[in-house]
Amino acid sequence: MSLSYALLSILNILPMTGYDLKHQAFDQTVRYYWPADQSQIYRTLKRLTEKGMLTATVEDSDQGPDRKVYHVTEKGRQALADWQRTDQQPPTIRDPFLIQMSFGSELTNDELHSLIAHQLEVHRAQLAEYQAIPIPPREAFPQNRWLALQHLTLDLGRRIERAYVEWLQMCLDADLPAPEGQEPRLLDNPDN
Amino acid sequence: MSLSYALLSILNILPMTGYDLKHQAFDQTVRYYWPADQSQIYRTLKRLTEKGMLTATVEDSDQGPDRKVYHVTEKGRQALADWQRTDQQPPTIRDPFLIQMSFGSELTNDELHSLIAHQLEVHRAQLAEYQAIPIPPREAFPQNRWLALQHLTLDLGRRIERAYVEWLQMCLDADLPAPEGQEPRLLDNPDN
DNA sequence: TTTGACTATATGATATGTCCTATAGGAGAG
DNA sequence: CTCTCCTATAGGACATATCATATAGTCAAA
Repeated sequence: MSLSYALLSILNILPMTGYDLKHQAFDQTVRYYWPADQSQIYRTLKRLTEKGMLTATVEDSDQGPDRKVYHVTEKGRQALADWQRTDQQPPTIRDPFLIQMSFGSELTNDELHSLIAHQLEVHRAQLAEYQAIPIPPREAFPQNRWLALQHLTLDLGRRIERAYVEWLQMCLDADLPAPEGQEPRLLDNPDN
Repeated sequence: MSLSYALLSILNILPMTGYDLKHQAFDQTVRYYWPADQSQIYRTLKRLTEKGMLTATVEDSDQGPDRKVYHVTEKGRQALADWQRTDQQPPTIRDPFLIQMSFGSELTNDELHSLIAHQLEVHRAQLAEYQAIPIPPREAFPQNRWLALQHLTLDLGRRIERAYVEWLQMCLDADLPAPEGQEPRLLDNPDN
């Protein structure tokens, strides 16, 4: 669902090919909030075309194979406009590291430490990546609504990653009871 | 993958049925970092049994139908132990609201405001839910390693939701340039 | 001139996740 | 005695996402 509207959103600004969508849009910015595989993009474009949301025009390129440029139809524009005004569900969180943390009481402190340190590295790198995204400062184009929204969107990414980094640092510093403590119990085990 | 190890992790602490896994473990706590559907749990239990990671013992219940209790085998325990020590990828973020924000420059301020207000409501509710999870205070069992890890895990959830709430509040207050500003452009459009 | 890199589209296979429905025992309400 | 709720397991259908591979044109380097 959402991938379709991400594609419609981009193509509504600028008609382009599946290849461009992948390399210019998704790989550069969109992946931070909605990653998508090449094959998934092509298949979704096909489906949206069949549904009458998009039309494709084949243009021959001076360098490389023909380019199939997708344009949003009036029907697609209407469907997009409706979706853009519809409240969305919050994101589903699926973090395998939290399974490890939550059930990691049998690991040694060193083992836990190592897992946490790795996550810290990864999330620091992610934060650094967000900081490095080459987006013009708002002051450069103070009247650009689109740019303002890009900055806001990017700022959430940074806040989330900062939250991870701060939490992971706290976890590293936390001194846990020794592994040979009490028997682990499920939070909701009636015996608890 | 991760769902399998979540199941093994839980069953390694306490053997139980698919029903219990769903209602006692996933619905209560695990869903915050790895939600799972009932049918997915049952199918994964079946697959893990076929792989020799689990064994099932059917016990007749005094009230209700028979209970199929799953136990982790030695092979399963070993596979779990390996996974528990393996570094994990950071979570994939897929937030449809950020598609709306990122490409929402054609919406009116009122329309954007309404979308943001809804997200704020939802994330505030989520934060409140985290605050309300009935987990005994660490001080009550200061030697319980498992409990300490539960608190750490829960704390990340709270931090993330707080980051969302603070960001959304900032978005509400942000004064954006009017919709009739400059033409929207893709960040990585060469013409930019 | 072959090889590799980049542009460009497409499909098969598989994994994962969601929604819905079927089946069935036991308990309590009406 | 039927209806509903809770416990309990299971599978069909579908949607979504990932991984791998095939095809093909253009260009530059070896």
